[in-house]
Amino acid sequence: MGRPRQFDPDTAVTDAMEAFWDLGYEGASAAVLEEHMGIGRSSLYATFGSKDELYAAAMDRYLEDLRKRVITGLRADGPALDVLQSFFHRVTRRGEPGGEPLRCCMIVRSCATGTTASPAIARLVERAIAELDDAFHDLLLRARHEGTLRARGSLRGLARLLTTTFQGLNIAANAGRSRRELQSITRATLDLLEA
Amino acid sequence: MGRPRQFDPDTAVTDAMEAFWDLGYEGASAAVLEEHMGIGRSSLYATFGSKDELYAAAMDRYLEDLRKRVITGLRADGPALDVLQSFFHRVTRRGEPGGEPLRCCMIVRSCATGTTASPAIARLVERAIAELDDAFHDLLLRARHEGTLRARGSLRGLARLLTTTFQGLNIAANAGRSRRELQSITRATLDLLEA
DNA sequence: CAGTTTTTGGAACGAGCGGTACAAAAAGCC
DNA sequence: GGCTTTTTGTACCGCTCGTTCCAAAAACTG
Repeated sequence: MGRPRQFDPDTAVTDAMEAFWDLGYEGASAAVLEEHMGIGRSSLYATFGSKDELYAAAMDRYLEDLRKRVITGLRADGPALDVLQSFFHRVTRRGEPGGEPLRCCMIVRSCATGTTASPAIARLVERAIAELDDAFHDLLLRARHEGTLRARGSLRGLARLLTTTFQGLNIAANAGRSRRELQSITRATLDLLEA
Repeated sequence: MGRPRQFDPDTAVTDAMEAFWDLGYEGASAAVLEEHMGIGRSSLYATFGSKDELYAAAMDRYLEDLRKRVITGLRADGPALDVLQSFFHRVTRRGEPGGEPLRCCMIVRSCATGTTASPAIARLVERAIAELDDAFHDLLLRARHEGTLRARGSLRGLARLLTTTFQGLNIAANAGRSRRELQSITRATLDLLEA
């Protein structure tokens, strides 16, 4: 009963995510969020409570999308290491004209700025990282079954290394590395993995 | 002539660096910087011009220190891969009681938050990264001469991968990974590199 | 249509931000 | 020891921050 909302909270969260992703937690001020979400301040606070809670919701959305993107990317058909190569290759192409924009992964940014000091965010991030580990681990298992993987030592450790490389690549791209350098990094990664 | 400064600008920059390192660019407010540097606001602005310029000076100091730490770390005596192992191992021990505190590398934080949008900072960071690449490259050359390295493909690419892993490890540590996980990552790295 | 309930826009809040103005204090100069 | 030059402490500037308040508007309920 009463007046119904004039906007869709779900798309509002998506819009907020875009703002936080582009501008970071501090950069996305209340005024900026109003603008991006297309709603007034009252609606914002009435619906989401506080900036922190909105950020948590936006982060949750981001991680959900990331999960989908990564999992579908790594479950693609074909030889496992080819799949991995094209997955990393896609990352190195961010920022090219007409492609995905180059912006820092929200996980990386959150860890770097210590937003993870908040227990709620820390929990979300830790879970997402564990799932990244799992996705890489599945792919490594595939590669091992194919016999294309030089696997010595723990596959789980290797999977964690790939997660680390994935996030490191993100930093590298945002550090102004050229496409050539970025691709030399993914090339080196695959050279090491091949049997 | 005139009244001499009551403080040493050099140590003041170091103090500022500590503040920026701990709290980030935005977190280190003028009041905080006053406190950490032990000087008043007038002195701060008269000496350093603006917060941006002070940040640039602090970053420069940070990178100089980092350079020294990394280069002396990677030039240590002994088998090259052992040196690399203990270098990474040291990173994974940050945050242990009584040791180095766990705080995000200023390069990583700067890239993640886009402080590198400022050309002055970007230049500093790019140069520092190139020097990290070189330091790893030197170590890889050593390993190759020893015959302990499984080197296929470009050594420069491999060196860049190590820089990337170094920064990725930093993210991983700040993401709340356990010491066990962190060490499994360095273990995996060395397993891949060994001939 | 009257009454209740909820949302909405906009003004306003106190606090903190980076930066400046200014006068008092301190040291060098002759 | 006066005079100049520089630094220092403090108060203050305009602005933006996240958040709250409140009255008007809108839609559901009987």
